[in-house]
Amino acid sequence: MEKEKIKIECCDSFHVHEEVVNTVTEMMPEEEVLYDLAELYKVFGDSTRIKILYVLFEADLCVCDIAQLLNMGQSAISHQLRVLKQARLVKFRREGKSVIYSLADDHVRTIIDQGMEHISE
Amino acid sequence: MEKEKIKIECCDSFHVHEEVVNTVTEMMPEEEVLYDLAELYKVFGDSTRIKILYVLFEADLCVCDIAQLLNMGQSAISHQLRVLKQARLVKFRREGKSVIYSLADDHVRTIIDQGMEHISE
DNA sequence: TTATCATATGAACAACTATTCATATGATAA
DNA sequence: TTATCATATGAATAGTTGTTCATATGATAA
Repeated sequence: MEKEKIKIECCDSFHVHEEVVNTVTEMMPEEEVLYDLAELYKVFGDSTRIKILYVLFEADLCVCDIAQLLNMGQSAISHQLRVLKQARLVKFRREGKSVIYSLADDHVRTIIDQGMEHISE
Repeated sequence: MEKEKIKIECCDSFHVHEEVVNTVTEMMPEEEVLYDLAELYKVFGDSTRIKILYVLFEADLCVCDIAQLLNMGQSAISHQLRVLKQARLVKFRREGKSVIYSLADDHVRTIIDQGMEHISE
């Protein structure tokens, strides 16, 4: 029950007060949540996936259409769509012989817009 | 001057209309911007860096304090702070023998909050 | 100036990632 | 059912990334 004590002694003195240590340990999300969060951002951390998302901003498209638009191989796109799917950033439906991909929700747009805002400052 | 024509022929038929192709090519940011955007998200795509940002939400701290709080080596933290610095997500000031790091602006918080919202759905 | 101490940096290594190629899957249309 | 076609998957490979260890840097205090 007793909270594990964290001894902060560095820089030849105590820079971090116990108060800060407590606040930090309280505010810090669970290790697992932090890991999941990093995993989500990793998905955005590839320009091919960013491009796919941008393309899907404009229209719902099948795999080979995306591949053509981005001038990339079908397999590469399929692999990346899997990553986006696992992160619940895109969803899909079957239409005839094709599988049509579309954006899962508005978070995608918000997150990308925020990033855009940051880099264009 | 004439826009390069993109021939979309796949899935044994034309799924993508010329209209969509035009919209997509117009809306899609420059290759370089897309690259920079991906680079930014890569920075968020590591749980150590996420932790550092969370710690800095609570207080401005020197390198070794962060290392102690996260129970990691000084060098590892220093390397990661460099990445965060390059992405303009943190800033720093010297205080005595120490270098104190702090958050650069509010985008950091907004971006992390958006991500949190997405994963906790 | 010189010694000290916090931080930064470079090299090395292990772990991970994106793409390609080849092929499997599975739904559709005949 | 069977052939076809779009998509998915697996293995292989090249490139990238995070941490550690050892050491360099550079500001401070004496």
